[in-house]
Amino acid sequence: MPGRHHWQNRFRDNVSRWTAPRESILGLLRRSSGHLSAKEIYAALYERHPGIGLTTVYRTLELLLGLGVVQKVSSGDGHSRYELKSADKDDHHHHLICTGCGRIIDYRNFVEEELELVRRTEDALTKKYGFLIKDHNIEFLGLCDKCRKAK
Amino acid sequence: MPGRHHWQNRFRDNVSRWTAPRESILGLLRRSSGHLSAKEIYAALYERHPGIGLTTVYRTLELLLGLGVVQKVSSGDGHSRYELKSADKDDHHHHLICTGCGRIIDYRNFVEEELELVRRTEDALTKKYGFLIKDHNIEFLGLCDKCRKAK
DNA sequence: ATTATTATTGATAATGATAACCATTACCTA
DNA sequence: TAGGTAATGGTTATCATTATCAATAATAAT
Repeated sequence: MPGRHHWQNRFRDNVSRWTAPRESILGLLRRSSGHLSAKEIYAALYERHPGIGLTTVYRTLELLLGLGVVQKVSSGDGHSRYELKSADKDDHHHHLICTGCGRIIDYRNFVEEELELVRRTEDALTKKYGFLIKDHNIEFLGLCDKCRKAK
Repeated sequence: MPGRHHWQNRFRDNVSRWTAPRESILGLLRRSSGHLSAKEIYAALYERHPGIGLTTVYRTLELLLGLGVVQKVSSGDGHSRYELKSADKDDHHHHLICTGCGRIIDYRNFVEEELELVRRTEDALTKKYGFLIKDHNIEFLGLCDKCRKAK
């Protein structure tokens, strides 16, 4: 598991400085299980790092997105959520989004077949459209247990 | 291909009235190839149906979303796009999104394998989480031809 | 047909997420 | 250690989407 130094270097190599706010934002992302909104991150950090600015949170997330360190998920309501994108293949997963309450669940099934499908699709798409594919998302939309019963 | 009457009835059956603005919004969605934002719809309709309100566009899209007639796609920038969700299996497709310029391309490859994978995944997810799955999205993110060269 | 009922409309204002600005501060390099 | 410059954070601006509400129009009742 990569530690501080790993990130520190990864930042330095990309015309970016290693700063306290960035470390704490990254730290929070690493120790939480994901799907955090900018405001949630801001609120969580405010305790241990008071004086941090919401602007910085947005900027840092944007930066991390550009570095490919973080992934953006939009649950359909008007705000984006962010999670660390693990380099670890075993951690590859997708999302199950409840359109009732906005809850997001990770699932990790069928990864092998999925990767095979994705690989082949990427290949075809690259040839056909000249697209350079960086990433893919698969998400399932529906109603979670609670929202189904609430209806 | 279902015509006006089809939609008219579908609306009536769902506690909704069949109105001119709704007809024109649906009409526009039917004759355009998709991926329209609310503002684009508003602008396009303004000519042939002046006096229509942006609010009505949003409301109608929300209604159509609820009826399952329309699908929402978020291209990552801050605004949603809508497209008619065809009942026709052959029209099933997914999106190729350029993170450089926001362009969205449809693709329709590998539909069979994909549907098989999706079917099995849905099954497992329903059993495991009690989720009622309504829909799925697959999207590929990357750089289109132009944006790749522009770098 | 005419009227009564009630959903729908559209203008405007409000909200809420995200981005732009800019003076101040803190990282890094020489 | 000092200087150059990227990063910060407070604030304001922007832009998409919602809420409000009086006016209107679609359907139901007579």
